[in-house]
Amino acid sequence: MQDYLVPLNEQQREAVLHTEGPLMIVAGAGSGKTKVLTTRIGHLINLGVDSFRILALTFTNKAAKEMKERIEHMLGNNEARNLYIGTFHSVFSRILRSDAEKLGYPSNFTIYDTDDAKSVLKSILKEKNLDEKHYKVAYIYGRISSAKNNLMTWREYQNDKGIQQEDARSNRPMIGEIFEAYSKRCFKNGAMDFDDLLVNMYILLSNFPESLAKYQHKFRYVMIDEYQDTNLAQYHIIKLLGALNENICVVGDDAQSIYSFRGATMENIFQFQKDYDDVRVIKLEQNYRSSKTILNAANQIIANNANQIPKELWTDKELGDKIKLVCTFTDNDEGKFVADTIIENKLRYHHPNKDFAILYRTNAQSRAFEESLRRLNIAYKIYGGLSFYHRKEIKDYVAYLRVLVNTQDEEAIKRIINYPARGIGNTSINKISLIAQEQNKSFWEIICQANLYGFKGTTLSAIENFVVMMRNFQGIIDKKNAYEVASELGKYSGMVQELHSDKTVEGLARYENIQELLNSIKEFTETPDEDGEVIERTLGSYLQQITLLTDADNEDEENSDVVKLMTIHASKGLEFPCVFVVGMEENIFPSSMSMYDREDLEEERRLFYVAVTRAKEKVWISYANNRYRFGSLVQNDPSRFLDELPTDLVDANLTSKPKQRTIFNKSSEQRNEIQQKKMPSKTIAVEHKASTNFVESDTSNLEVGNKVEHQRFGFGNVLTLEGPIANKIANIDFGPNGVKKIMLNYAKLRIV
DNA sequence: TGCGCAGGTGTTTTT
DNA sequence: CACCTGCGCA
Repeated sequence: MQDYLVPLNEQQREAVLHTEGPLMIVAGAGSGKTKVLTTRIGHLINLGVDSFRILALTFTNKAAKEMKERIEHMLGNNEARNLYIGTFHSVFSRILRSDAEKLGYPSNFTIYDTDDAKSVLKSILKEKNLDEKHYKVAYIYGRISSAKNNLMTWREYQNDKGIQQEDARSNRPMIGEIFEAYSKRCFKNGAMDFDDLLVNMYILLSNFPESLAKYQHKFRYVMIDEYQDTNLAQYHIIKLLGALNENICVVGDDAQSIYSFRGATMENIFQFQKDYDDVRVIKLEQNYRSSKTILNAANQIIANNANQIPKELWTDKELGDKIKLVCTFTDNDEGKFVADTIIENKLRYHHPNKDFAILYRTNAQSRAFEESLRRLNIAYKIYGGLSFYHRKEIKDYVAYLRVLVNTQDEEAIKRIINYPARGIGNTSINKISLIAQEQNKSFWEIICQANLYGFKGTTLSAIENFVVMMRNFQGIIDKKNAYEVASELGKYSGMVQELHSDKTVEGLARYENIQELLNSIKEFTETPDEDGEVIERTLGSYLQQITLLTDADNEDEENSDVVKLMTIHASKGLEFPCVFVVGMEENIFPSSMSMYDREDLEEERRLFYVAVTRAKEKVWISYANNRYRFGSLVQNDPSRFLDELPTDLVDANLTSKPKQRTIFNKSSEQRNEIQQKKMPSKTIAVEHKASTNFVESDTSNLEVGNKVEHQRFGFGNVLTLEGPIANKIANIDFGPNGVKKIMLNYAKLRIV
């Protein structure tokens, strides 16, 4: 037996050795999925399969990179470099780049990220005179995106009875028309959005038999990671690619399907088994990551879902510590608790910072933890959130580069034509846009001949200067490398000067970001081509690459010793010795957007499952009674998921402050009482209308027995006062709205 | 055209 | 709270 097969268990080995024919690996959390995939690829190469003919698709660049590195390590030579391993989006963009002309796109097409796409939609709404408050950009983008993920064209969208009814019912009958305009505009701009990369890949394979044949022959073995996250477009592409050889191996875990909002459907898992006569299904059920306690708790959580493939995850690890459940008074206390606990565990058990992860449902929750960690001088890093390439100054700079590469890119021109300010304001921009529409020409063509379209005086010369400047840069694009072009661009456009003159802290940071951008361009242009698939080191290929990059893909600085903060979504695929799952409250987790639908709720539960199964040794779960949201204090019930935790695996007595209660201290009867009391506050609270003479009173001398008015809760009686003078808390009986704890420092009260 | 200010509005999750 | 938009003024 080969060395690399030895460390595998029976099922893992079986998966590696099953190289021919369709294979589905159902891989539970922590069951060695990546190990199997990489060993399998290494094994194929070892069997003599040409490494150029293996394709592996992942969802993140990080996963792709890790796979590549591990295979390289296993093989000990350069063969791994020839493998086609990448994200769906990056691999398809590479393929589309070489075949773009077939679809009528320029080969240096621009990739629009979500921001770009939304700004195109905004322009269209303006042109069509639609009310942006009713036709919300995010909503429209979502409609269009999910249509595309289901391989639906704008024409099909307009002709689909069901969809038209839906849009009519929501009183947005124009979406089909917007979809059409949006598609045409992107095409005219020589641009594809994220979804187009999938749609166009599908079109290429289904409409051009010679392309289909080419890639079917090229990719003799196809592997798909995180198969549960694929959508319909991806499903069809995979099916087409694999139809000739049927050597398709998909790896997934239905219990970790958490991207349905992006069109992912578990149906693909079931369909895969129906599509081929001889599908082999292998389940990996031994977990190598978590303690028994953690794994058992996770199993119990997921058992509450009706919709799942039956499997039993087990481990031979120790029982380990109980899960700790903690309730704090406010979100800031929650932050303090986490930071304190990290210090304590560092001291007592010698955990380094990097052993800890703080996982939350939404990015907005990170702030309380940032503050508390900073206060205790604990090094941390936030993953996700605003990625480097989404910062304004970077997008501005990149927009210049985009225009140089593709003058059709109207969005990019609009972004920079007046940045730095050079006297071409919104009025002129809109005018140019309109003329371009009417003349059926590109924005760029119009400004090249601005004198023909009624522009005069200072505006005309400003436009002409801009065109001349951009033409000059285009002139040097072939003579100098991408880095030189980019740095001269910064100098002569006035951008660098503009940023340099801003001496505020933020301004300085922006300036540094630009330097970092230039460095990354330099690095890209100077990296020699790898053997095999030649990646052009041009500005165009650089731009395509960065749009598909996310924060998670940045150099991970594996060794940097920092506490990691991220959303649970971003944590998928990762593991940490110690995990804090925070903000376990109704409306947050489960999200208020996903509470009223069984499917949505089950996805939230899978998300909770993902969070808990990230941990190897220790898990803390916390929630706060009071939390700032939208600037005001709100109260949420403890998450319903907490009730699903097995009590014998949880230590719920731990509290960060003396006065907390935990739901486990209450009898079920009391628990019902709490719920009943709290329920109405959600509905009635908004119904109270503050009196017209509502003026915030000075509450520093508030006394028990005072009558007060609260803007949302209405009129109430002060029952008790507690806490230090600097942070007094009043218990106030708001009658039908129940008794509330009100922090006088924050709440606005009128003493009646 | 550009700047400052008031007012309104919104937060799931991401390639 | 924090961002964005629209409006009025120089």
